[in-house]
Amino acid sequence: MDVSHLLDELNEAQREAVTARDGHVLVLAGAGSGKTRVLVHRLAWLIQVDHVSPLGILAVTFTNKAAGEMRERTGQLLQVSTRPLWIGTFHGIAHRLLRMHWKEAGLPEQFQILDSEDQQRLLRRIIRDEGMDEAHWPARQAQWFINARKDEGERPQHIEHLDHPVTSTWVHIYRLYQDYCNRGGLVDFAELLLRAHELWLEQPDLLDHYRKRLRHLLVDEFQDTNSIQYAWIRMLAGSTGRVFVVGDDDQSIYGWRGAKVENVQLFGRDFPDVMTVRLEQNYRSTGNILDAANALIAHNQSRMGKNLWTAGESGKLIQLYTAFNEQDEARFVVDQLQQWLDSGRRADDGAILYRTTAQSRLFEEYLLRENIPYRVYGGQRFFERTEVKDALAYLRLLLNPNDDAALERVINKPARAIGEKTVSFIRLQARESGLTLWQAANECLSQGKFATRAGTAVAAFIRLIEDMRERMKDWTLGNQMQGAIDDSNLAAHYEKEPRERMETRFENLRELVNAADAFILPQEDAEAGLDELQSFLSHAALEAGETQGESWDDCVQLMTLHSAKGLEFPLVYMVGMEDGLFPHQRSVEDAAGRLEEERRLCYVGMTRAREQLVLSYAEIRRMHGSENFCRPSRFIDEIPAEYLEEIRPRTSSRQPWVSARPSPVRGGANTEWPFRLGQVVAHPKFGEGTVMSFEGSGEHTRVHVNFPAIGAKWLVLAYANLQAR
DNA sequence: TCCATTGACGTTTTT
DNA sequence: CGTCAATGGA
Repeated sequence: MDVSHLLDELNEAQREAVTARDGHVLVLAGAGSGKTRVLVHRLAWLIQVDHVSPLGILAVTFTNKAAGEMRERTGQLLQVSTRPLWIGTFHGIAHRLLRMHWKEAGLPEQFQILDSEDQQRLLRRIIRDEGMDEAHWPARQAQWFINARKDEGERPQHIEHLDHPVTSTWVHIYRLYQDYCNRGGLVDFAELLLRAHELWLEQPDLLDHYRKRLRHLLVDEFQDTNSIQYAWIRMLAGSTGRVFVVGDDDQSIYGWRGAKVENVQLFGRDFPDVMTVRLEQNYRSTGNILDAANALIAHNQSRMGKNLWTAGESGKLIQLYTAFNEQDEARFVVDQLQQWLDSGRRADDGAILYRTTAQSRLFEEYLLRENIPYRVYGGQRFFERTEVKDALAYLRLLLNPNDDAALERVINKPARAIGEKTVSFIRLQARESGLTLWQAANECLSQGKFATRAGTAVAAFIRLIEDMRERMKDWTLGNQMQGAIDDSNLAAHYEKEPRERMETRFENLRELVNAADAFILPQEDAEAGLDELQSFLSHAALEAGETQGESWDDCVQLMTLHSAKGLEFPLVYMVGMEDGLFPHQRSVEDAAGRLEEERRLCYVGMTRAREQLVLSYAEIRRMHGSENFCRPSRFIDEIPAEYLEEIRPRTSSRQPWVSARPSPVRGGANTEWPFRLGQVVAHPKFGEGTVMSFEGSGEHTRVHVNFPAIGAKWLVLAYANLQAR
C-alpha cells in the first residue's frame, strides 16, 4: 500500500514516532513542533498500515476541544468515518464506561454528574449542617481537599494521619459528602475517574475485556496527567497494550491541580522498551523568540531537556516596555495595537496574555476607549449560567428526584413558600434517617410532620415534579425543556430582577430550548444505554459549552497565560511582567518547584508568538488598593539581552522615577525609602535578604524583603531595623 | 422576601 | 481598588 501521503508531510523525528513498529512511544513534543499532527498521523498509520481495527484504539485528551480537533483531523486525513474510534477526554471516557457498567460500578442507572459549582454548594451545605464555622472550614478548601484525594486515588479510609486534627476533619467531611453523593446517585468530576479506575480494579473480567479490545492507547498532553489518570492508563495497558504518549515537560503548568510532570519520567520506568522521540523543530515562531524561550527554560533544573530550533528567520527582537504604571502599560499596548491595525493587520492576530484574570480589566477599558474589538477568554460558560442550571435542575429531578443538589437548587425557585425553615427541617429529617431530601420530604408528608402551610407547599412541589415527569415522558427533548421552564414558572423568579439581566436570562433560556431541540443523541451515548435526556444532561456537565455566543471574528484576544496554551498568534503581548505578579508571589513563597512551573508558564507564553513578542511591566502598580513598587520579573533577566529591544517610555525626563532597568529603581524625589529595590539588606533576626517592593508611606511604610532562608516577609520599615549591605 | 449596605478577600482552570 | 457573598433592615 502506498503510504507516502502519510509520511510526506512529516519531518524525520515525526516520522520516527508515527511509524514506530513495536513497544511504547514517548514523544517529547516541544511547543509548535507538530504534536497534533503526529498524533493524527499515528492514528492513521495504525489503521491504514498496521491494519489495526479502529475499535481497538483509544485516544485520550484533556479537553473536548482537543478531542474534537483530533477526530476532525483524523477524519480529513483518512477520509473514512472516525466514529468507531474511541477519542475523548479522560472524563468523557470514564463517564461512558460508568454508564455502560453502572451496575458493576455500584451506581444507580440515573446517576447525575455534579459540576464543581454543585459540588461546592453541597459541601457548604454539609459543613453548615455539621454546625462548623464556615470561616474556619471553607467549602472551597473542602472541595480542594476532596478532589486532591480523589485525584490521588484515595478514599477516606485510605487517608492516614488521622491524628492530625485538621486532616481528620476534612476526612470527616469527605466521608459525609461521599455518603450524600452515593445516596443521591451523584458523581463529581474526580469521582468519574476514580470510579472508572475502581471499576477495573474490582472487576477483573471487565478489565480483561477492555485490555483485549483496546490494544492501542494514545495520550495527548501527557505532562498534565494526574495520578489516577496515569494509574488508569497503566491498568488498561496491562502487559499487552501499546501506549503512545505525547507531551512536553516544559509546558507542564497544571501541577497545582494535581498534574504530575513526573509521570513523563515514570513512563520510561514503568513501561518496558520505551522509545523516546524528541520533536524540536518548531514551525511557529521566529528564531529570536525560540532562542529567548530556550534560554529562559534552561534555568529550570528538572527537565528532560530539549532545544527548539527553526529553519525560518531570526525575525524581530523581543520588545520590552517599562511602563510607569499599569495605565501607562495598557495605553502603550493599545496604542501599539492600533498601529498594528493601521498597518493593515488583523485584530485577531494580536493577543494580550496576563497572569491573573483581574488584569484584563484595564486593557478592556483602553481597548473600548479606542474602539478596538476584543474578546476575553474564560468567564462563564453557557451551561454554567444560573438560569440554565436552574432549568436543567428541573430536568434532573425528572430523571432522578434523589438528586439533592438539583432539589436544593429549585425547591423554592420561583418562590413557592418553601422557605429556609422548611428546607432545613427536611434536611434535618434526611440527615437523621439517612434519606435523600426527596425521600425525607415524602416521609415527612406521610407522617404529617409539617405545619399545615409548609406541608401544602411541599406537597405541591412534589406533585409538580411528578406531574411533569408523567406528562412529559414521551415528549421530545426540546418540548421537555420548554415544558420544564413553563411548568416550573421559573420566569416568575427572573422577572423580579433588573430589566437587562432578566432579558439575558430569558434569552439564554430560549437558547437552551434551541439547544435541546437541536440535540441529537450521539451514537456512542446510545450504545452506552443513555436516552436523549440523560445524554443531554451529561453533555451539559461534561462540556459546559462556549464561553459566549459572542462573535468570534477579528477581535484582539485577551486571556490568561494558562488559557493560551495550545494557541498561537502573530503578535503576543505578555503584560505585567513583574516579580510578585509573574512569577506570582504565592508561587515564589511556596517552595517545591512552584517557581519552575511559573517559568514554564512564561515559556508557554513566549512560544505562543509567531512574529513579534512584546513584554511589558509597570514600575508602580496599584494592587488591592495600595501602590506597589515593582521589580521587573526575574524571567526578564533570564532572557539574554541580545534578544531584547528596550522601548523607553515617552519622555523619561518628566518621570519622577528612573527606570529599573538596567539600573535598579531609586527612591527619586521621595526620600522615604532608604533602600533601592533589589538591594541586599540585613535584618537582625532573619539575616540577609533582597528588597522587593515598598508599600504605604510615612510611619506605615512597609517593605517586602525576600530572605533566602525563610522566604519573603513584609516588614514595617519603622520597626524592622534594616541595615543596608 | 427584597435590595442595599457591609465585610472579607485578592493565582492559574478543565472536566 | 473591585468583587462577591453574607447580613440585615424595610
